[in-house]
Amino acid sequence: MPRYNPADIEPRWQAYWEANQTFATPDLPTGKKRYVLDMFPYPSGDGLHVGHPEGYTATDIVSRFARLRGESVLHPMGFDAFGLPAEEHAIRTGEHPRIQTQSNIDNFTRQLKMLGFSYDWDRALATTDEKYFRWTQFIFLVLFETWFDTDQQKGRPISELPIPAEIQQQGDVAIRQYVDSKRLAYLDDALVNWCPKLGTVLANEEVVDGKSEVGGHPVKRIPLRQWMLRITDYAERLLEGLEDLDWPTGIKKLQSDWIGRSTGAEVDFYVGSEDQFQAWKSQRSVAEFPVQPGSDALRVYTTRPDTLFGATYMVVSPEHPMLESLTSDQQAAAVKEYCEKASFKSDRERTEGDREKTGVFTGSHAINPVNGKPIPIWVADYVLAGYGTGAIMAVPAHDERDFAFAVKYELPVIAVVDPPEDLPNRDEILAGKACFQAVGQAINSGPMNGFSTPEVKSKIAASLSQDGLGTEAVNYKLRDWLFSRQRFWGEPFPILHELDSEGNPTGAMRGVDPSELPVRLPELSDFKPHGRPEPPLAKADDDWLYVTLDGKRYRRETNTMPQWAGSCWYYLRYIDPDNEQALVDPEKEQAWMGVDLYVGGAEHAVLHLLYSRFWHKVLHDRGHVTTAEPFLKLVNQGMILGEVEYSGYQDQDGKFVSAKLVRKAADGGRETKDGRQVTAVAIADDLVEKKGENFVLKSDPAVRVESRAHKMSKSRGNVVNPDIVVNEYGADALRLYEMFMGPLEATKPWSMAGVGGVRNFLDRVWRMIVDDQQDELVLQSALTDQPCDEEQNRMLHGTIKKVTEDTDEMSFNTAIARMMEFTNFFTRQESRPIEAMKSFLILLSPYAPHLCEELWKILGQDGCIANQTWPSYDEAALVQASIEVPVQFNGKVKTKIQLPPDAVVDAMIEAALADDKVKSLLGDKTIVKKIAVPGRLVNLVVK
RNA sequence: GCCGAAGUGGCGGAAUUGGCAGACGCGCUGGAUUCAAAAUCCAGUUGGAGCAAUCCAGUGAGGGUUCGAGUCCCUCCUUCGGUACCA
Repeated sequence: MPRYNPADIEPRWQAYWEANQTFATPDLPTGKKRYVLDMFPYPSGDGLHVGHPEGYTATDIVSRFARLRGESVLHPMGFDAFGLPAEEHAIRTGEHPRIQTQSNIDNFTRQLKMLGFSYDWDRALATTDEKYFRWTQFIFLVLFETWFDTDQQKGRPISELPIPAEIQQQGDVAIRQYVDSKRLAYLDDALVNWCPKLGTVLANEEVVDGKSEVGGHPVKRIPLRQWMLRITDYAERLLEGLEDLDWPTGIKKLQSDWIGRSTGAEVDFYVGSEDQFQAWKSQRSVAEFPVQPGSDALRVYTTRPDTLFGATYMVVSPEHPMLESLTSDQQAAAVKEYCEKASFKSDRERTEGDREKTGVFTGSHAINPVNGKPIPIWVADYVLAGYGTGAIMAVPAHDERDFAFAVKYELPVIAVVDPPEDLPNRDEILAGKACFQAVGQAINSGPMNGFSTPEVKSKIAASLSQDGLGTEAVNYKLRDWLFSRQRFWGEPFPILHELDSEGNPTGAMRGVDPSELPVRLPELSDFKPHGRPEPPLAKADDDWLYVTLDGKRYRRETNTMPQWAGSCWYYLRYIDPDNEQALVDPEKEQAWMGVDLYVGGAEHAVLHLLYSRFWHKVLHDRGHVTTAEPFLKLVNQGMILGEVEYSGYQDQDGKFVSAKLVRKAADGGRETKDGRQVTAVAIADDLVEKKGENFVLKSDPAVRVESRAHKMSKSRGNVVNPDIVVNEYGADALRLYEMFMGPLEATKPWSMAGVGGVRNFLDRVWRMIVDDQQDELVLQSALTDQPCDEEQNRMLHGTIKKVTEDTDEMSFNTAIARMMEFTNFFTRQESRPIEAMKSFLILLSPYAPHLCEELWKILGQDGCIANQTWPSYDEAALVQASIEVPVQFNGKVKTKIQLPPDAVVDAMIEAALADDKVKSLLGDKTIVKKIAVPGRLVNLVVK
């Protein structure tokens, strides 16, 4: 009768924790604090997926473990609730997105509570809450009111921006434009995907192959005035800040590659006639390198100024401002046509496919500043407008892209770096028939010949700088952040655009007064697109859209913020979720920040983490937070795949084809190596057997089948629903299984049988304490008040030690394995000391909290196990009188001897040599060397 | 192409960081219990040879360093993930 029944136990303890506020977090920590954070979910209509509880269980264990060790723990949860699916639903049904969003949040909350996570639910928030996005809007205003001081490397109030005298002289409009151009949040034209047929602007992921995902209508890229955030100003700080973070090195590298710092030089090439070159050069040499190159020079950025002598042509991007003036009349038509074609290509098209390089000669030449030689200027879309100066000097001998282009258009290739002599294709390189991108010795480089690449770099940089022709420069791949979306379901911008008496925008704008926040979303009768290339908020009534302030009329900004906005700072709001005076109280912020552990999926490795860090640094500069970095330690949980599946391939006649003969087809499907199409079919486990390295059909071992776990997806039908797992095995079993599968960071396949295995363990724990043979709830008669004997004590303290260390290191799978060993051991014991059982339950309680609470109560203990103290272990209890030590001959184990654990090297060797087995194995061989590692082994090198 | 991670029994995975390879769990085999089954308990389970004691091989492949390598170094193969002309 008294079987372990999670369906009864779990809801009861969840209700208990809630009623008793067991996990309520104090406003300020007492003693050591720990902030343990999950990446909050987007509450989709599908509900929780078994991937979610993986990270959540890990952080829950860490939180419960820390509480048991007396720390103050902040462990909150919330919802990243703005997003496209809810808006699409609203467009279809006319129902306000808030309604579906709320019901999804309710469902997520129910599922999360069902798993027994120890969140402080009073701190829960959703980014869609007005009292939350009020502060998201506030932070936007901070960005709007801040400029970046490059000298101080710091964001400062816009009121402190120095206005250059020449701007001052031009009057108020010029000053206003200057100020607006320096804000961290600024307006700029950016391309959007406009679909005239749908009458709406589409997100990049809604566009497939240049057509709308819905309906397959053509999509045009048109420029729209949009908000940008000047994250590039913070590139250097974002890069430097990575160093001290306890993050996986892979993630740090991804971020640092994304920021993409490179160092090199900017160099000006004269674009006038050859006979004017010397005059231009001498004019340049008397002044410093100018901020702007002027109309007679083309400025390039290069990381290899040492190859300047090998520049045989130049390329400007199709969007380059000087292109028109560089284009000759003869080439005008061709250039115009080329640029038009390039403008129609989306970013994808420009980068996808074989990337055959294309370009057109502009008709003009520039003069290489180091040797005075004229070289042709081309326009080509392999040069990007947004990077460096949007123009390059092409050195085909030492750059793969330039080389490919030069080969195609038969431009000269001059080697200026001599590769190491042992390089197999050195002769080809020197002859200009191959490309070499590494370093070597300069050749064909006039006065630089013979010097090494680094030497030439610094020499050329110095001489260019001296002559006012170039300067050292740093560039970043990171681009400014396009921060507006043409969507309804997002945070409105707290910005007003001034209108003139005709109702036209004057270009002036102001932020909404912070005391007037939030700017709520307008009420709309429906959410259908209005058909203009403008955001949906433009559909709002005039009441919402127009504002009169101080006698001036304004129109509200109608773009909304992207989903990133709400997730950029939610970790701060958990600290002080109800504060109406500030986004977070400074005292509380100082006490709880930074986040001591942040767990989430690697898909957010770059953008979310980078954006958050950027906002945090701005808030730090402007005095809203005290910490320089938000997330001190980061862990990425691995993906959970579906159950392992076997699949075979059948040709069109239904005959099986060995997987060995199948390859990926160009269209993404599968085909045989001779090009016949095949289809994958699922094969039942019992029709398959292992043969050598692979699995084959039992009925035809010549047919190899694939054995693989796939990503969970609706279309594949292999999604595991946590509701069903909890229903069948219990929440504790689900939690435990997710942790027992393998290391947290690893990608691993789901196995329902594995869940059964850990459930079996929980049953054993139950039966170790409760006698389930009886009709009534009775303790096992083996339980005793006696203390542990020596062996039991060693098992107990060994388990405390292992579980403490492994939990601390988040090596949950091995901690669980040890607790299984404990249970196996004590189940065999005729006498089970209650003290040992109690300590064990505390160890297990972060992992399987409901079961442990119940058993704690059954053992007659007062209160709740969550409020107990983590046991400590006694090192002395771990010592054994005698240990088994292997004796190796030449590194191979031959026998084992018993030794005291503290035996020293000499004693170990002596004991090994005295052993009968060793003597007989030794025979007449001679011992060359004797090695002993105390407590571990003896190794004899024999001949 | 480039970057990153990983390859260990039938399967998921352990291995105090250079020291007994396969902990723990699943699965499988045998046994106990049962009228029978479920459940439970006990034993076994890397492969090969042998009645056996035992011996040989073995951590993707090949080489190297070392008394000793799953672990370190070099070359290669495979899988997964990310990324895309950033001069």
